Amino acid sequence: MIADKIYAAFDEVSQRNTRPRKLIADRLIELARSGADFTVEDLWQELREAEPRIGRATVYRSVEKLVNMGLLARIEFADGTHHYRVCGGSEHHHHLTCTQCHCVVDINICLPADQFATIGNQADFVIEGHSLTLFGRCKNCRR
Amino acid sequence: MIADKIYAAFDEVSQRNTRPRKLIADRLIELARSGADFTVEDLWQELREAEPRIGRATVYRSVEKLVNMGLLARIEFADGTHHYRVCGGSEHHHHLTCTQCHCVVDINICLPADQFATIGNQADFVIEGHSLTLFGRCKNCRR
DNA sequence: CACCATATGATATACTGTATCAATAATATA
DNA sequence: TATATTATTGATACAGTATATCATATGGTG
Repeated sequence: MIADKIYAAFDEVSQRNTRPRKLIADRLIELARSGADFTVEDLWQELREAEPRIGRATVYRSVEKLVNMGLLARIEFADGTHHYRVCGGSEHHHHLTCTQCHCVVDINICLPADQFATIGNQADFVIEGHSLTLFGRCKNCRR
Repeated sequence: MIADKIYAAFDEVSQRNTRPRKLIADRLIELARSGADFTVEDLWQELREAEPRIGRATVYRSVEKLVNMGLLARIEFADGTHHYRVCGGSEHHHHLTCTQCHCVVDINICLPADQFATIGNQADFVIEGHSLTLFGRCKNCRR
């Protein structure tokens, strides 16, 4: 369950179970269900409706932590903006984004693991990760 | 020759052959030779040494145009910063970046074309492009 | 050389994210 | 339950990157 993972992630990176974090976790659980993507600013605005006193920095801090833990994926759009999406529950995948409406679809292609190893050897790098994003136009946006 | 491509690109997107553009083109040709990557701010500072009056906006405008024309590649680092690199002369490739020193290496792996087609059909997207970046630590940065 | 529109450069502004730090509130302890 | 401790918060300031505005400069044309 994604909800448990989110709560567990907060437990792991922090000592105290605070109200702002509960609000953030709960909102992220909703977002995980709907599969929607969001910007940190979006998330902050939504949270303020429930709790006007919640701080921007708090939201940024939490998102950063969850990205580092692999629960949220940062998705770069072709125009440089970036959105987030709850992805920690699913297995390894990448994203296809619409350059027009910014919708996001999960895709299940990736390079075979041995290719990463080969490249790592050739370049004398230790490969730590990768990002693959396809972009195009979705059904609705091509009229 | 990359130099011709850069001049041609400026010709195509503009009507006038101005001094700032000549400076930018010439600097980019040098950068293409050395294979170095750069930020727009880097580029601006370098250009100011030759021509202190050159404007920041001009440099940004030119870089944006060349990115759109595919002559410059925008490289996103894991930490969110981004650099540019003259890549229009080479064939299709991607990048491997060091998370520590921010050096960049070209890599020649990619997904097979039919995979893109399949994904496009499945999701009902017209795929327009993709970005693949590996990140890791280079030889020097792992001690 | 004079005209005119493109392109420029100075500046202001927007946007995104981080740093600082006093105040708050979650936990531990008595 | 009251109190102490300190992680966490929120307000604010700040930094960095990029874009918008617009008067001015300048390349190209006749």
